[in-house]
Amino acid sequence: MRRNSEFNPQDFLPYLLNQAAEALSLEFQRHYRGQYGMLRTEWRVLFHLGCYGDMTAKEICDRAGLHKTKVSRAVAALQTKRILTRRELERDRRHAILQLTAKGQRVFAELSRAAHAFDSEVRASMTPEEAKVLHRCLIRIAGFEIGK
Amino acid sequence: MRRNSEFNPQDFLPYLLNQAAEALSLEFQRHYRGQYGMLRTEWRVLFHLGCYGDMTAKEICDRAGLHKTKVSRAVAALQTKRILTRRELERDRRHAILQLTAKGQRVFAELSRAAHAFDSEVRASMTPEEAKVLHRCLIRIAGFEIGK
DNA sequence: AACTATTGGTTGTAAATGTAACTAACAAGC
DNA sequence: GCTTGTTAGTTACATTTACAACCAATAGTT
Repeated sequence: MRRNSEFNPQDFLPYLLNQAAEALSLEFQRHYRGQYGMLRTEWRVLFHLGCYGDMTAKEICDRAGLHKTKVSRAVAALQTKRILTRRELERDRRHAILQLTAKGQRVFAELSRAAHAFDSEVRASMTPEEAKVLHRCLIRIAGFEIGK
Repeated sequence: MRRNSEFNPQDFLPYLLNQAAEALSLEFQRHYRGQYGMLRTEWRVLFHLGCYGDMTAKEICDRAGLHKTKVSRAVAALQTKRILTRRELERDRRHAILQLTAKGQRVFAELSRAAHAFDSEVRASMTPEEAKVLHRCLIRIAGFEIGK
């Protein structure tokens, strides 16, 4: 069967991006999965709370680009793991502010350190200039909107 | 609660990569999902067969970095969709060569064209130099294995 | 030949995800 | 007050995926 030499998977950005993302995610997973029995979405929720401070589930959805059901389940799981607590607002009882417990903050600190180290290690495989370009391109592709 | 200003999600490569990959994948999905009712893994299998010619399921696993169960089910699905056929090898009946049907080749041609157009569109948002750097970095990351 | 190991691939089942429908709290219009 | 609409979040169910066990064919060893 003939080969299509003009275009192969490695040149298709969605595919290549996926491969790269998968490789890194799988690798870093070991930190939160093995050690703390967390799932990817749970780690993300923790990450956002740790980085940006207390907020509602809705805010996490918006910032992280996650669907509310995913966040809802992750929050429930993190709650039973005693990593966060919910505090209902008096003025509007639909909202609940999520905040890390002492344990949650400890776990975040450790994972955050691991993440930082991991990130540095990956970046060590490229020049500072490359890292900058990569970051810029990815932000653009992700359609990032900061401060929204 | 205090904020951690040194390190936030969009600076963490696994996270950022995932956002970008997800954004592109979701966008391109519409082409194979809506039109042909295919799943992502199915499109990938088709993509590989179309690009590299007939091969066994094992070869697809290796090339695409997919688990054999995923490929197995994708192949089964593509078979019922009459996109590919399997031909058992005489010399070793564990192997089966997968090959696209006429319909499969037609579908591949169309999707391949769509993929190409899509890719160009994404690339249009960056300079040729940026595109090169991006490609290089992603290739490197995709083959990334820590301390191994 | 008989025995074990390996390989290509499938199947069963539990976990995770996506989608839609739902509840509860509030807001706006009448 | 009573509708209607919107928002935050949960639940139910169907689809997808992951992981392990499995089967059949072959290779390697004795």
